[in-house]
Amino acid sequence: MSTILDVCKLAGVSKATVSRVINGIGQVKQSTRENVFSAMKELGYRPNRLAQALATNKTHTIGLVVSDFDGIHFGLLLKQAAASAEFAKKQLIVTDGHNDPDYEYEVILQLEAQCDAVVLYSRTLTDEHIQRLHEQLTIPIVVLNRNMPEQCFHSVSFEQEAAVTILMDHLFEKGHQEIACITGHMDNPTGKARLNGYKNSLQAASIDFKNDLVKHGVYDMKSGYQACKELLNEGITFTAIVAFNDCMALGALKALTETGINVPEQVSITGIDNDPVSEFFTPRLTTVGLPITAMTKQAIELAITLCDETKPTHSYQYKGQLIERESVSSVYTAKN
Amino acid sequence: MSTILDVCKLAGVSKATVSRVINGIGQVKQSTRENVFSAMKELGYRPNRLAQALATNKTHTIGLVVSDFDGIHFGLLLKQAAASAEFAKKQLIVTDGHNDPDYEYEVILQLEAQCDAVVLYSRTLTDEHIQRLHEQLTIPIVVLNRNMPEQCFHSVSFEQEAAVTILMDHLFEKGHQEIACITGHMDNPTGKARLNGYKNSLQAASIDFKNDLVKHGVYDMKSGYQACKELLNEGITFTAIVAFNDCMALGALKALTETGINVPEQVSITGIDNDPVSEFFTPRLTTVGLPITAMTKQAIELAITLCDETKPTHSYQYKGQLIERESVSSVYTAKN
DNA sequence: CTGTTAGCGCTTTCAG
DNA sequence: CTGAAAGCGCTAACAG
Repeated sequence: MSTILDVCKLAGVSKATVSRVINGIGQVKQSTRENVFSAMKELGYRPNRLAQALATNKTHTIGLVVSDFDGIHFGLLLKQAAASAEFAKKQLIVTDGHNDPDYEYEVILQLEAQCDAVVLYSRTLTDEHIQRLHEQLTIPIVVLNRNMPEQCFHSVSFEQEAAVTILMDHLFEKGHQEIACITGHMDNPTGKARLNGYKNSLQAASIDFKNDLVKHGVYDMKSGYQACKELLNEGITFTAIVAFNDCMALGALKALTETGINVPEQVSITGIDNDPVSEFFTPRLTTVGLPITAMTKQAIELAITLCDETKPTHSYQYKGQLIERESVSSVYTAKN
Repeated sequence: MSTILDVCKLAGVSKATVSRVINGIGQVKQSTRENVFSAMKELGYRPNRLAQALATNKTHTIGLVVSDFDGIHFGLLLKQAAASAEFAKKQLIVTDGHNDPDYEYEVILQLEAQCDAVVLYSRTLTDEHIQRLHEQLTIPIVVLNRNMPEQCFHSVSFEQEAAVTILMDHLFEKGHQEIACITGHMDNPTGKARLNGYKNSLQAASIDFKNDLVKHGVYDMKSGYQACKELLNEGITFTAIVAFNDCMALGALKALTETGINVPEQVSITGIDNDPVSEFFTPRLTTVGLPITAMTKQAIELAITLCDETKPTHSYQYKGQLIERESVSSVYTAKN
């Protein structure tokens, strides 16, 4: 790899001049500019970005930190993040926190010299962690999918509780009263918020909460399948299932179908996410769309903006939309 | 952000000494080491990785370049790449080539100073491109999912043609003769190799190739659905469908089911990939597993090894395995 | 319009 | 065991 000095020698000019033509700034005589260009070309010269970054304190890189690479939305998130970054000609450095808050905290601090901004999709860091990071870091940070209590961060989040409420209201409208619930992990704000949505909806409808009706899954099809099997085996009656994501809803669908129970005639099912595959199952799944792609785009673009200018902190809130398909029917028509 | 100089002042030592304790090399008196440590801690000092990289010419990062972020395997690939890199305490820089060979070529060259090795998952670069890169680059490169003609590169690939052959043989065994084919993109080696698999299998079985039986999809469910619709609308007879991936097979399944055609009683369907969802459709899809995760792991680990030592080039070849489920039945039992 | 001179933050001989 | 000094490749005043 040739360096700027090689170009200097070949073109017979100083480093400053070469630097000027590389960056297209300052005044350079047309003829010498051409000289330099042809020298660069002849050598296959390419400026060393590391050196540029060190000298300018600008890396043109965005850091993306997630708690864990197994997260359910990781694929789409990463895809959109990579696309948005690329579009703005920024590089992307991707890191995970091994699901360990302390490790994750360290990782973020490490990123400081290597990025112009960080997007954080964390499910292990506490609010205080994030607060401390915010104070300690000299680069801006955007928190994705997390409702921060105080609006002192840039954040992009989803109304988790409302997503379930939308589903419950839809089910109530169709006359359902006995609604089973398949949750996701309960050790993080998302799971808790969604369960609150379930409980509060029941309360608002004056229906008693029954512990037997709620089973815990881990957001994959298998756990949805198993949760539903349990429900069935325990002989609990229910006319509908609210699953905390599409995968588990689809797993439950499989369990029901296997058992000879018709969906939606005998049991209605709903999910959350609007996973692309949900449309291809039979019956097509009714769900609440979670715009993870749009949210990620927003977060990365915000981070990119913050690289160059400071903006007052703002919290972008996304709300889910009901996508009605064929996995829910009215209890009244279903009864017979 | 404090620098090494701040630590020097606070601890009352020179840069060299601080550097020694940072890296744990050379001889440092226990007491001064402790001094330095506490100074670092007090300042919240963290070495600047960029500066370290510039000074040592070691970046501890792996570059991953894909042609396009929309690739069908991109999600899993990225996930595994990120995980493997993280495991080895390497950073990952992810970039795409906008599906443009020239751009992609440039991007890879840019990465040279920022990475210790590059993994390339390209569908636009020609073999000569890769050859030129290989000569031009001072860092090692691992080519993923690409059979290179000469074994002069490190590569990890999948036997594309064999995957289809396995499926065809399975179908022949079950008595199928009229086998429709839903391909993927035909502008790259993968699509071409798979189609060759289809054609060669037919030839080996002395069955004429009929152009009407092959429809082109783009690897997503929708295109599989449409391709199957076309087949149906054109009134072509077939007893089985070989789709070039699971998504399209599942789309075709949907089209068939909608039309009131039973799978596998009337038509058998097979895919490629062993997508996790394939198991949750009814009937569960028979497919050939494509170990993209294992392949990615292999590629990244190889790249990481190459950061520190040179190895003779080797080509790792992965072969698909038939995963028999319920979407294929024998024509003989199906006839009635 | 161009060159000189300091750095950016860290590593690494080489003396002592 | 420790420090001085040179250097990684590039940028950025400041002179001229």
